[in-house]
Amino acid sequence: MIVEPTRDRRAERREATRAEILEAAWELSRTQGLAGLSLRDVARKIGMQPPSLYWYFDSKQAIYDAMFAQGNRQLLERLTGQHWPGDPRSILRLTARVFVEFSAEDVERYQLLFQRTIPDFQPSPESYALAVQVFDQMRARFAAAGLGGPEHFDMWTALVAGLAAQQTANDPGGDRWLRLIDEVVDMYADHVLTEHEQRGSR
Amino acid sequence: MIVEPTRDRRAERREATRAEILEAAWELSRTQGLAGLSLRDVARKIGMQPPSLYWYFDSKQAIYDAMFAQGNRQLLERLTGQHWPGDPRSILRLTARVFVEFSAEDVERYQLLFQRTIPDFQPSPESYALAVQVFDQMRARFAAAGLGGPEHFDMWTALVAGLAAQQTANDPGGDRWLRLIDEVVDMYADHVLTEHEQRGSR
DNA sequence: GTCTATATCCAGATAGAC
DNA sequence: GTCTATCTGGATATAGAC
Repeated sequence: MIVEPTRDRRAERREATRAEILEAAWELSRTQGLAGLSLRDVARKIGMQPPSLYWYFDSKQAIYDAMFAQGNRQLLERLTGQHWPGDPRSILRLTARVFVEFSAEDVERYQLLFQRTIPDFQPSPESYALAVQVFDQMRARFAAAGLGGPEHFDMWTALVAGLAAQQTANDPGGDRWLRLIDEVVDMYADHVLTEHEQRGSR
Repeated sequence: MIVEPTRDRRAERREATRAEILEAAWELSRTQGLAGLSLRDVARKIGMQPPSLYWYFDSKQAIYDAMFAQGNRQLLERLTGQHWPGDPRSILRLTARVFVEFSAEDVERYQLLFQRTIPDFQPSPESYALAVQVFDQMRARFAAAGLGGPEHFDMWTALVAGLAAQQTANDPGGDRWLRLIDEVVDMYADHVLTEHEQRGSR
């Protein structure tokens, strides 16, 4: 009688090697830049000859695509893994903190996910779907804070993107803009969360 | 008697050709990306053979550097050419508008000037000095609005950078974030410009 | 699965004639 | 000033042996 194997050891090993390739690709990207990544270097780093990579990935674009998917999955886990508070202000604070810290942790990952830094790169539909999930999560948190309205959400993304951009570009490894998260969020909350409209001098 | 020439026609012509090369480089960057720019294409576009470019620029990096300087000079002119209003809120509004519109006009210029998108590129000291001038102008406008404090300025740059980043990345050619400039600036002004501290529910 | 060998192409840059 | 010819080195990718 033929017994169905419960585990496919071959597939597991293949996945493990794929992961190894991606890890090497990330590390090299951090030193030579995302666009400067070369398959030669990736192969050498893990003790392979360059053509062998093609058994695991169809092309260089496919590697970028897998990295893109991986990054989005990481952020998604980060978002869903939080213990989300109940009050609006705390929700906004935490959302901003998760996003900006995630961006600051890894500049190359940030660039791959959120900036158009690689010529020709376009995520596959499957990977793009993950990016959409991330976006939807952000919007869901926003809605959970009792907020709505596309313009207010656009404002919100601009604030968070600005903090992340400045932190990654001008103080990588530091906390010069990370420190400002709560103040920016509170400013935004004061502006948009209160039912009674602002009565400034405008 | 030897007469000193008042104009150096040769130098003028050389400058004109240099400008032509830069213009071609900008145009090609817009179609194939900044990092994907090739000297072959630049040369062909202006009816030259690639090696001839080296009579005008020492290297490809030198071309990027000249583009970087040019972009900063353009922004500098834009900033100094404004009729600056007197009241703080209007100053902030105009500063933000100039910067974000300038960024949105030309995504590649924005990337070259404000994002680290080209591997290895580092501006020469002379070009970098122009970038510093731009920064100083921004800070001077900020000070002219009666504002100071490094943290408030960092917040300010994050707001402006965020609007520019979202506009260029997610709605190039449109005005989805341009429309939000005044509201964001007013929010910021409400937060930071009033002498009496905010008393929110934080 | 991993290798060697190779195809193909493109890049930036230099030498030197005219 | 601009050219042709060329150097040197890099890249991604494929063919096919083992």
